[in-house]
Amino acid sequence: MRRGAETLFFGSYVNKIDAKGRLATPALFRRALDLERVNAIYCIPSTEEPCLECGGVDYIETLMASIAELDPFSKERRSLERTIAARTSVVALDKEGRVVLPQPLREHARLNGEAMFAGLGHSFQIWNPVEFDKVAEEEAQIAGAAKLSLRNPTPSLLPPFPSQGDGS
Amino acid sequence: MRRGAETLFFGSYVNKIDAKGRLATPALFRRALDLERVNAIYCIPSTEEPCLECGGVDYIETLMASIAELDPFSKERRSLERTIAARTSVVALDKEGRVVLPQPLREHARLNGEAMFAGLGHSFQIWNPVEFDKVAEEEAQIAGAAKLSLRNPTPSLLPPFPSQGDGS
DNA sequence: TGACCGCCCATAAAATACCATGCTATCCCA
DNA sequence: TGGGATAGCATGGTATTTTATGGGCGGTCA
Repeated sequence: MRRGAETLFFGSYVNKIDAKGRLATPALFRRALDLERVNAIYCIPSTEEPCLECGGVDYIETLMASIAELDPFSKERRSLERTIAARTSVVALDKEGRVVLPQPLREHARLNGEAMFAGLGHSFQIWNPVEFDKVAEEEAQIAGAAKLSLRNPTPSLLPPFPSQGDGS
Repeated sequence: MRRGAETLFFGSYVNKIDAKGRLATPALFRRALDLERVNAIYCIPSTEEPCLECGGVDYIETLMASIAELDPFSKERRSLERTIAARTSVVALDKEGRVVLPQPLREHARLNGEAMFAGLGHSFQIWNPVEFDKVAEEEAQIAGAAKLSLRNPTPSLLPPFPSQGDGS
């Protein structure tokens, strides 16, 4: 079931985490999720950064399908199954589209007062905005170099990196 | 009967084993199990690790079906039947969703005060949390390397993209 | 008789559903 | 064009349910 770009995750948004740990999913992301099928997002703590790799049900299915293609008895496959499936949290949305992230996930992403959703196309990440800004600078440099290798470079691609959309 | 990610086992949970040896199955796992059909989980002691390979009725059915595809008179089939079928325990759930693991299984997984359920997608494992932590570290390293061979690499390997189109 | 098993019920905490509010951006019609 | 109505969204609080965990009691089998 391939889907078009209208269902991808774009943009970045900063929302508050209330006293009960609830966090509103950005409205545009909710539309990109297939909530009819599964009213939840799937979160995996990143192995490399203090953030959460997230997506809808087709994101996790694609991931599991990739693993399923590996040799069923290989060490690699078993390790991937455990580090992906066992570390994945299925987080349900309430009627208002909010999630409550489990404690271990909040710790991994070092979340306190607010959280940032960063769109990645077919998936998205959740960051502590402060941590995100720390890596944003070097990221911009990498991206600046990468754009030279694009097939159709756009004129003023990649402005310096203010995290925006937070509507504060 | 192929089913989607909504019926898979994700995440890991640590629950206590009470004085009577009872152990609560995580609620999310109970939903993934087809308990209407068979009110039990099927447990096989792992041949490689101190843990139990577990799943619902369709897990064991899939396993037996793949054995049945082998040559009925081959040595492989007979030994598989013996090592799988004979070693499998069918453990019923009580009204609150708890199981009482037979003594040999508890010994194999070295369980005492508490047990950890680790989701593996179509099945799950039961570990002593301490033992699991021992293997988790090297596990993550193997998985980190194996990730590179996936058809769709996880997004953390790709740089986050600048925020745009957020309607500002 | 005593260990064990299947059943019942109790409870505290945590997760979830339900309802309410204020703000912003959008639309519509004069 | 401007201003009032409107709809969507982030956010806050309260009520209800679920869940993990504890214990009791009668039957069964060695």
